[in-house]
Amino acid sequence: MQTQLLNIYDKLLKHFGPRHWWPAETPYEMMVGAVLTQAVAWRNVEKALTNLKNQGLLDPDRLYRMDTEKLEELLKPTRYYKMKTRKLQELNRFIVENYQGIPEAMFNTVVFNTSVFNEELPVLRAKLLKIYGMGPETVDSILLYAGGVPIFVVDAYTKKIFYRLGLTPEQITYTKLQKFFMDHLPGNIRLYNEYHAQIVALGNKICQNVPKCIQCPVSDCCSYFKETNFN
DNA sequence: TGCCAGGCCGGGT
DNA sequence: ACCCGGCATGGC
Repeated sequence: MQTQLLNIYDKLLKHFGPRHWWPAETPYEMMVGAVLTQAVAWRNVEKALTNLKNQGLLDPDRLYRMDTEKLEELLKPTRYYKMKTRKLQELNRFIVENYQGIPEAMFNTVVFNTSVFNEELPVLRAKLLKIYGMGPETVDSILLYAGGVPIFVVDAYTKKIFYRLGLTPEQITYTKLQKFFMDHLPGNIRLYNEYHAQIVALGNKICQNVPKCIQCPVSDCCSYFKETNFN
């Protein structure tokens, strides 16, 4: 299975090239993006991030003092913008009130000496999951892409694609699918980083528009796609 | 035109 | 443990 997963990864990487994820200049921008991108196309998130940058609000302390209604206006392009505003505010509050507004400080306690991270990691993950609007994908994205923690990020594309490849059940929980990857892949930050980025690249290409699925780098995926008349 | 994006919450069974 | 409606913009 490990060979198969790495083979798929190699095909994707060769086809799409390195994705250079996460597309953010700072860990804080990354975290903000992770919240804003929930169930919305990234191009919409970019608009909101630009709005925040223009207002100098990609700063925990500045955002902390920002008026809610004005923030909602800036986040409108991200669809469910009122909920997104609250989610961002609550994540930001967590950082400001617990880590002096220094996002990187969150990870100080989970820093590992070699490839082993200590028991503080699940503690931090649980704390993040308790924050309003922080679900497993958002939290794991933050841990991997902002914190450099080797944890595999699962999303809707992962579920669809690996089901179509015949490797996982159609109905599978986030936790189980994550375990599937982490059980069969080496715990390597760079691999987890790039693999998820590649899955999204493939998902963006084939998961919405079946007729365009012509030169899918994972051939089995394409054939399965057509046979099942998915979507 | 209509369809649907890189989820998550809360209330139901 | 699942299931499902609600959230509510903008691009193709």
